[in-house]
Amino acid sequence: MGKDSERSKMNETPDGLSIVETDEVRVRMAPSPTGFLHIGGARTALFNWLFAKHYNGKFILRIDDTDTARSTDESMHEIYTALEWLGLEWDEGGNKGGPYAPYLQSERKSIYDAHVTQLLESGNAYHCYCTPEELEEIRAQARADKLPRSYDGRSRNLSSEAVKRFIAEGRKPTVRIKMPDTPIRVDDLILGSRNIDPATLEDEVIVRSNGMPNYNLTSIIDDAEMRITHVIRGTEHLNNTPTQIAIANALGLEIPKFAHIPLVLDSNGRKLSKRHHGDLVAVNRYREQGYLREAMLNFVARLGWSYDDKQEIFAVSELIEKFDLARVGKSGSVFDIKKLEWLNSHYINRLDVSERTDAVIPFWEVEGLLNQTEDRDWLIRIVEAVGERLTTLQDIVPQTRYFFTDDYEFETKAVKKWWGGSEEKREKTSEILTNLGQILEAVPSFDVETVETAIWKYTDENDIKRVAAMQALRIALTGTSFGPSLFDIVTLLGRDEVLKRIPRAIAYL
RNA sequence: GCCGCUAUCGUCUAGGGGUUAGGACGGAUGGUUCUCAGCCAUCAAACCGGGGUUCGAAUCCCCGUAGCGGUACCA
Repeated sequence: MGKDSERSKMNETPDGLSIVETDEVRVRMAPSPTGFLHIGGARTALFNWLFAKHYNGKFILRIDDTDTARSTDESMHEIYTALEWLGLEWDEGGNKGGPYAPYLQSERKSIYDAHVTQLLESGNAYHCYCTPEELEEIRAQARADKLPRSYDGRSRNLSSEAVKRFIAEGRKPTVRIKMPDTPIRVDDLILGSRNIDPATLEDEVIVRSNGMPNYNLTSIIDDAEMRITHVIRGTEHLNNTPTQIAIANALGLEIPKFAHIPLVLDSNGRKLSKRHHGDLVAVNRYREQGYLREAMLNFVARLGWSYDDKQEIFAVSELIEKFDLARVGKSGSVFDIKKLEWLNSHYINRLDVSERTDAVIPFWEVEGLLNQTEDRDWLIRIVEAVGERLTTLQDIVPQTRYFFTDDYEFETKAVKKWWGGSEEKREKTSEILTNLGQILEAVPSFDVETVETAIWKYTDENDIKRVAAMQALRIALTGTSFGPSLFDIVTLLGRDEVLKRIPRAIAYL
């Protein structure tokens, strides 16, 4: 602990790299709008946001939509709403604008074009007329020869005749970056430093044949143009880093500090992705299911980051205060829904009944259970009766449906266990229900204490097991064998409703 | 194939040469109770393997192995 606090005061990673060397920290989240925001993306956003907040810096939302074929406005808005729900508000970019606008890469093409011209003119990039088929062949050959890279840079020195011929054939060139033949040093705030062997570096395409620039080019240019000081992103980008550094060097651009955070994995240890996991991992889906923002943030923060060996629950303000890149681990973390559920129920239970009622009302509404005649106090009493039984807000629906409607089924399992599979048992249950009906009809007032006293008096005097009577009545009134205190249910339902439901249950028997 | 990254209970993790390897989720058992949930108590559960370095290694080094990521005119 002493060492840790020393370390963060010293502003260093375990490897001795200094984390912040600037007055104004500027970080960015740069999603490509090709789908919804998933858990992994949310974590990248959170880490960036926490880092910015911790250092009083700026969090920028840049939209990396250079893949025009896959980018859609719809997913861009999905991303906005997910980030907004999480409360990860951005200072610049997205739909907000800012001093370095535009923040949509598709609107920055002229900037990239200028840089490409510069690269071409300085001899750091070149046109490549290889066709996809040729490239495929080169790749296959390289693989067969066990070469460390799949493109050999053969277009670096094309003769002007060859170029003329290709143009005459109608070929549209791509632009490739000419990678240096000296090692590239990559300093990573999480992974440490290393030198990359130039033999493994490949002249990647930085502009497509349709003229649209690629990620490695646009990303590093924009990071420089937008004065990004730290690039915090998933380790899937680790192999892009040398290319981006090479481009920045060739262009004389400022290079940000890099921090590659480990991947979020599924239970099989594979990277979480839209493609393989569908919207099971979509942030918006969790909102719809009744997860709380606080739970989500707390959960996601602990995926790869830890504070000490004691604390699991972190308020957002505490995350901001305590978040430290030096305490982000190097290995991937499995997304464990059970832990999210635990945190979610924790945060739900921490709300007072009134807040919890407000939180839950929309979930009743979508199910059409509310019809404006309910008074709020009654709803609050229901939520109070439900107590700490909610894992998600949506759980309120199955757990309280019977308060709003008598259109419920008697669960087979419950019926079998508590109402009886035999004729004899059914008769007994029917008798108990009849008696309870009479008692509840006669009871002087319909409050918990009176009802409880009356029912206990009945069971004890007639030598009936309390459980048996209670469960018989519970199933009659709710259709299920579990739920809140039965006395709460009875009084919440009210005498009329209870006396209506009992005969119905007896008839069913 | 090639390049890279990683490696502590099932999961998230603490750990910085000497600890009965700690906590949390999940699991199991018991208690409380009208059921369920909760709560309380208890339990099971881990240092990938092999070599070094050292009096002493989960911790430092090397070699394996395994897993993952990348290997696109995606990001």
